[in-house]
Amino acid sequence: MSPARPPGRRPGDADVTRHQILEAARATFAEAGFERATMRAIAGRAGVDPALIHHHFGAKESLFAAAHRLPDPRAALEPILTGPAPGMGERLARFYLQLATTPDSPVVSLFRAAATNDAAARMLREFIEHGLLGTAEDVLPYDRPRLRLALCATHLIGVVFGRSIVAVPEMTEPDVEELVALLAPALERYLTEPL
Amino acid sequence: MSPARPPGRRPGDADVTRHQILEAARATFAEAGFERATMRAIAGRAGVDPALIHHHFGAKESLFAAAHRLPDPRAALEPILTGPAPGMGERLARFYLQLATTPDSPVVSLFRAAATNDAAARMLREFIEHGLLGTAEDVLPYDRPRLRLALCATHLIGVVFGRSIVAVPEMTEPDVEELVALLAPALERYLTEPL
DNA sequence: GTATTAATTCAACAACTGATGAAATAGGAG
DNA sequence: CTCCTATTTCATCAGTTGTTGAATTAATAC
Repeated sequence: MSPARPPGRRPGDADVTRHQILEAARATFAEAGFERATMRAIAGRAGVDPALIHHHFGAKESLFAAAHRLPDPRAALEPILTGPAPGMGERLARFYLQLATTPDSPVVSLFRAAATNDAAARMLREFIEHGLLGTAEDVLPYDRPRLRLALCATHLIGVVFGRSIVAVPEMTEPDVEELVALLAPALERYLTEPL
Repeated sequence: MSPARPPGRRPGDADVTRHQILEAARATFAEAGFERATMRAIAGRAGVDPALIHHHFGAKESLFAAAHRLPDPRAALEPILTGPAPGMGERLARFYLQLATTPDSPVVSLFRAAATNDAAARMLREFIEHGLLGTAEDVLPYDRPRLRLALCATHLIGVVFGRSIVAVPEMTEPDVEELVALLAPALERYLTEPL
């Protein structure tokens, strides 16, 4: 079946292997969720022994955390929320949907895992609270900025849930730009108009 | 530990036991999701041997299906969508949030399970497509009724995801009526205004 | 009252899971 | 060249999981 590599350190760069493991982990977690993504499946996909994953990343939860270390969204979010109010909803929807509708998106992976794994839910909560809502608090020039962005975020999360996880046809058929056009007005009202 | 009941049929009504099993299954699935809700945990909660569950309901997936046989939402949804346009968003939000924010809500349970289990995702998709969007198609007197309600549904799904699964403070702190007030305008525009 | 059927537990299996410790090999420092 | 360290596989463990077949008891039909 598998080529049955010999034991012992491989020639060449070692960082390549770590990278392959993380990529295999992301893909497998995204497809299967936390519990059904087995260490053996990830190892097989990376062409590596399961014990090696444990050696590099520790327990399964640490691997998940390492594979989902998302970048701070501040840099991307700031121009969206400080730019002109007309178009703000559109910019936000496009940014998020492009990020979340790529195949094996780590965003979808996080949603899947957060649904059943407490550690993943905690990760996602921290990311939303600090990464997203914290940025809104700092740069969005309207009252109750955290609540405003939270309303947008839940809406967008639901759309991606319906599109990528439940696969409701009304959400899978339109392409990203059509969805952006449908969602933008509601998001923009949440962000800029009186609540 | 457990009282260690004797083997053999118990005296009294037998339907009570089936009911207890279904209730324990719903609660356990809601808390833990499909994979982490073990047959043994459900059985323990129902005060019953795991083999009895299998005897009554067959495999784990059939148990899940039996425990989540949702009622047809048509009766509840029709007055919401045929009533006066002012207040439609409010009625929809209130109906759904009351249903989905009760402890051990089967709605949340379905979301959790759908995130990692294909059969559950299929169940949820069928429920949305036929139960929800089918009703909208029949009774909502505006163009593209399925898409309109789908946009509302994804928004509400996201809110419940943020509130009951991820536990974002901005969504857990307000009570149901405060959330209704925040969401109603956006929902009503989706339902009744030009898209 | 007897025979059949349904409900229930017990014991156990086979498969799979995450994890560990030891052995083998390569890279790098002196 | 030699020694130490980092990387990698192997073999395996201990625990858990869904599921099954046999045994035991109550309800029900005749």
